[in-house]
Parts: sequence; C-alpha cells; structure tokens
Amino acid sequence: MPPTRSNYANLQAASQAISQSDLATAFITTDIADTASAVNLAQNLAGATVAAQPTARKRKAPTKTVQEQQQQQHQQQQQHQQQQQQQPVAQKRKTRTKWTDAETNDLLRGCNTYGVGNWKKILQDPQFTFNNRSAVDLKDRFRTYFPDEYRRLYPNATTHGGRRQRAPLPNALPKVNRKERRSFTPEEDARLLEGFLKHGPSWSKIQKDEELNLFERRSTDLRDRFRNAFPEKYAAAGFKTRPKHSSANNRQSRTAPIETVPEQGVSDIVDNILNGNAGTWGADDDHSGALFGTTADLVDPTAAAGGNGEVFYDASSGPMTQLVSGNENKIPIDPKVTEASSRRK
DNA sequence: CTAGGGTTACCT
DNA sequence: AGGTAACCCTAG
Repeated sequence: MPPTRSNYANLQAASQAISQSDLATAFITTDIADTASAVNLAQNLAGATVAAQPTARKRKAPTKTVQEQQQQQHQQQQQHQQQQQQQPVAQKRKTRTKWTDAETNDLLRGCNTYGVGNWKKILQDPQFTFNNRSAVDLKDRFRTYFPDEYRRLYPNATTHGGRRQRAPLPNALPKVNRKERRSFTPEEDARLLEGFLKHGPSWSKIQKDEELNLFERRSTDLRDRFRNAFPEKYAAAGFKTRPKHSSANNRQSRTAPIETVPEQGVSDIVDNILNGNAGTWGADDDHSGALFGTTADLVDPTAAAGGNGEVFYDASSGPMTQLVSGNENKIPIDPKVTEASSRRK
C-alpha cells in the first residue's frame, strides 16, 4: 500500500504553505546558517504536521480502560492546545548522517561482545565510537545492513529485510584491520591481576574499572593476556589454558604470540563455574552460592568475542554467518537469556 | 529498553 | 521516479 503517495502530496501542499515565520523559526532553532538547510528544515516542519494526520497506524490499538482513554483524550487536547499556541515548536528530524565503515565495524564488534540486540550496551561501551547515534540507530543500521541476519534473528519482523537480498557490500568491512601490537607493560599486568582478583573473570568489568586504568585494552585482550601471563591462575580459575603451541604450524615459533582465541565459548566458562571449577576470587559472601553477583557476570560477554578484535565477518560465506549462526555460544542474541538459566545450585 | 512498523532524505 | 539507507514512533 502506498500511503507514501498521499503523504507526499500532503507534503507538497504543505510545503507551498511555508511561511516566512517558518523559515525564521528554522533559522532560530538550528545552528545551521545557510538558507538551504533552513528551507529544508521548514519543509520538514510543514511536512511533519501534515503527514502525521492522515497516516493511520496499523498497529493494534491497545486495550485501554475508560479512564485511560479519558486520560489520553486529555493529553491530546493539551497537545493540541500547545500546538496552536506556540506554533511550530516542532521536532526537527535529525540530519541524515551516513554510517561509516568504522562505525559499522564497531557495531559488529559490539554485537560480538554483547550480543545482537544489546544496542544500549554497545553504544555505551567506550571502546566503540559512534557518530552521535542512538541505540535505535544501531538497531536500524544492523537491520538495514544485515537484513538476512536480522530476519533470521527476528523472524517476527515482516519489514525491513524480508524484502530484498542486500547487495553484498562485502569489502566494506575488511576482515583484518588488525591493530598494531602493543605489548603489555608490567604495570598493566599488575593491574590486570588486581582486576582479576577483584572482579574475577569479568573482563569487561576489569576493562571498565576506572581505578585499573586498562581502558586502552579491549576486554578480550585482557582475557588473552591474563591467560598468557598468568596461566596457572587462569587454570586455577577453571578455564582451559592454551596449549604451548599448535603442533603442525611451523610459523608458530617459540616466541609466537597468542594469535587467536580458542574455541572456548560462553558455555564452557559457565560450565566450569557451575561445576565448581572456578577459583577463589570474589568470595561469594552474600550471593546465595553464586560466585558472581549477577547472571551477566557468569555469562561474561567478552568470552563470546573472537580473537584479536577480528570481526566475525566472512564475505565469502555470507554476512555474519559465523557471527550469528556458526556457534550460538559465540554470539548469542542476548547473553542474558541464552545461558546460565540452568540451575546453579 | 528493544522490536518492529512506518517515514523520509538522498542517490541514481 | 524509484530504491534504499537512515531516520521516527511506540507497543510491550
């Protein structure tokens, strides 16, 4: 159905009615001083008021009590009065800003860390940078950029992605983008250890702990480093340490650094914890047998991320196939609800 | 807060 | 002029 057409007609009609005051308002309410932008804004203002009217939402009307209906009616009346009084205090539409590859890459990394759907967390994580985006923007970007994945993850969605197979865009996200190696300093190691004793294997918490000042490192890097620098403590905590080296590959010389994160996923960590293999940090004083305070702690999302910051994006096998479907433990839709609902004593 | 439907700016 | 990416709105 094309409501667009009627709205567009309305918009056109309304645009012609743009007054000088509208333009003036546009100038006042924006910092943009060029006429074109102001006109554009004015058009938006005019269009918005008109378009809002005839656009009947198909969404099911929620069952409201009579009292609620009256309240709503009252609110609408107030709104109406306000609109009539102080004319065009309208809400201007946010100016359109194209998503950069870097942003998209961060979005993906965020999904790796927190799981698809935790947009707020991704947005707030300081290790990711976005250009004035909201959590909804992140969701929208994911939905438009990975329609197939979105549809698979959210089968109830009937728009935005059921449509058309998205153009590949494969090279927009180079798999590599490997950061330059920065060796851990002894000071960093010390603080890392301190953080572990304080928070346990909640690498994201350690990363965010301001006192530890490990901001520059990603949570996964902290985990990798800890496993490498304190293997015995890592093992004592119930995690699998890395084998000395992989056998066949000769490239892995003696000084070979940790190259990739092993297959250990969230469930492994949770299992270890559930089995009581965990270490003695954070002495569960008042947490009802839990070694950590919250479920989120158990399901440390950092464990879900891949190694070395590489985004799980494989153009050859389709967007994010590994990310979302290769291993559910690696990239849960929502870490909170995926694991750890199993009883833990 | 997110999911999901709807809207519109921008590009070709 | 149509398609699409980046927005908005709002139920739950």
